[in-house]
Amino acid sequence: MTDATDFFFDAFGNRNRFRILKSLGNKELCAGELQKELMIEQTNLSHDLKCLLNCQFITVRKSGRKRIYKIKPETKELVEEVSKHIKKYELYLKKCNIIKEEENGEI
Amino acid sequence: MTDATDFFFDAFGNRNRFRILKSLGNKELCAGELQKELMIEQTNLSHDLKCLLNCQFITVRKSGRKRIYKIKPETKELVEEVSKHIKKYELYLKKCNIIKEEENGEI
DNA sequence: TTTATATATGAAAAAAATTTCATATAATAA
DNA sequence: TTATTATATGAAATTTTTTTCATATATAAA
Repeated sequence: MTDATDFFFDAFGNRNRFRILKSLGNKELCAGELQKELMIEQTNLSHDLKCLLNCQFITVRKSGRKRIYKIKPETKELVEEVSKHIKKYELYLKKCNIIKEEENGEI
Repeated sequence: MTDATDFFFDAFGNRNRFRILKSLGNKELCAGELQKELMIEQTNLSHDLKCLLNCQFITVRKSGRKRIYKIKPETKELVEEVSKHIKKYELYLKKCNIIKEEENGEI
């Protein structure tokens, strides 16, 4: 059973794609700029951007040989809500020792 | 690099856990009731609940041999925001043919 | 019209998440 | 006590997602 919820989380619920959305919150950026800013490998970034585009979180336009990405206003709002929540609950979230417990150092 | 964002999405960004949070939006429920309502297999549900608990999205209390789960008000708000967004963009999201393209029937 | 730059694509490899399964525990009832 | 119900745990199997890699395309510059 696949519904919109799955697509939403597939696109949205990922660290790098969320970072991309946050970066695009302030300003339009082309792929190369995102790459430098976020230190994501070129092909990964390209895959992530495609995913975000397909789920309509962002839009693109061409300019010379660059492709300039822009976040949609609705996406921006949602990203801000979620960011606020994460910030507020940071300490609790970091205490989660179920998932990624080794990395979190709490066995 | 693991930060609060990862923990947030690990717990929140999953279909079944999101369904659990939605069910708990209306009323407190024990594990058995959630199981019936959502048709999630017992051990899976238990793992999911543990994950949600650890990331502080929900709370539990004991009552006899049952464990009654309750969503936190802040989580509820966020779930509502996200639900609204998913509903609004449902058609776009369903058109996403990058992820899960076979299941979506659009090759 | 070749070369360089910016970005995209697709398949295979690797990593991570989810599911399954066998079993454990805790509380109540018989 | 022993049995039963409700739920949790941990490890192995499976599935899904992410990353890597090799290559393609499109635009502009030389």
